[in-house]
Amino acid sequence: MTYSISEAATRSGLPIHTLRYYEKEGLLPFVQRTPSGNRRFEQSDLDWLALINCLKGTGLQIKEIRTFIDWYKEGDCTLGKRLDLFRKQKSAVEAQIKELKMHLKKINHKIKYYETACAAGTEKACDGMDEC
Amino acid sequence: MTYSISEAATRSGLPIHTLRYYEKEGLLPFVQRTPSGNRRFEQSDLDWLALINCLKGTGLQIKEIRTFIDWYKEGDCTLGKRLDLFRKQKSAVEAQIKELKMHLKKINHKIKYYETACAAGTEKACDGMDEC
DNA sequence: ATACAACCTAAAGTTTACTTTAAGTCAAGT
DNA sequence: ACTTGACTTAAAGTAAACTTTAGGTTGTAT
Repeated sequence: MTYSISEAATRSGLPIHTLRYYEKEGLLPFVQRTPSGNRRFEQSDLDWLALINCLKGTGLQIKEIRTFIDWYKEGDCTLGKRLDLFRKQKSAVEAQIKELKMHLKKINHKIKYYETACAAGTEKACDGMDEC
Repeated sequence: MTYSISEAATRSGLPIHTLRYYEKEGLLPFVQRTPSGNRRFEQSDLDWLALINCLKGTGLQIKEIRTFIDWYKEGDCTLGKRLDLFRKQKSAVEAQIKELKMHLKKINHKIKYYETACAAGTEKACDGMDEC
């Protein structure tokens, strides 16, 4: 079972143009073509897209993802590099979560601040809660 | 106590040029000037920068932050809008954390996968663990 | 047969958030 | 007086990740 580019777009949640762009950037080197040149996506290509989505969503740039895919293509001699990449990415994501939790704390504080202000109808009611 | 732009840069962790850019974009409308035109940052301006950092770090664009600052300047009549913004941002951040945790799960799985592969010296040792 | 939708490539354009450059002003030290 | 360093503006340049455009080909339904 294979999918046309529009089916792959639907299943991955990405626009068609983005899929072509990703392929051009070397992120989808395994997508096959029909004799007339149309792309046919297999499940494994959609799996790659899910991994690309994960790496992008955690801050890797497209050229860094391409490097990873190039390593994959080189085979077992790059296993160490690939393990390293995921270990670094693990730390990066943990740091991102930590930062977001700090931001969330600040935002929750602001919500309390503005709830007080809204209830009173004026920001003056928040003297000493904080600034801004 | 006020700070020059370079002191403000040090304290905020942002480059001087970025501070000027933020001001130009309307993010720092309260920074004073010396008679000769040099900026003087007060603690309250650094507090604004910390809030801007929070909003930027949770995905708000610069023009959206400017809108918020414009609301602040309009006074108490925008309290509701500002509360709304922080409530929406709270949901957004919670969603971001959720997504990052899912990514982290996938990354942890990849680490296990590549630890197995590295130990065996070949990816073939990972049959059935997953693809990619 | 012929329309029409879906596909293709290459290249140009867009958006966001800076970052750099160019040219100039100002205050302090020698 | 004069250099030096920190500051100023306006404008141009950059990088990343798309997104759109232009022009062309292919596959399917009537």
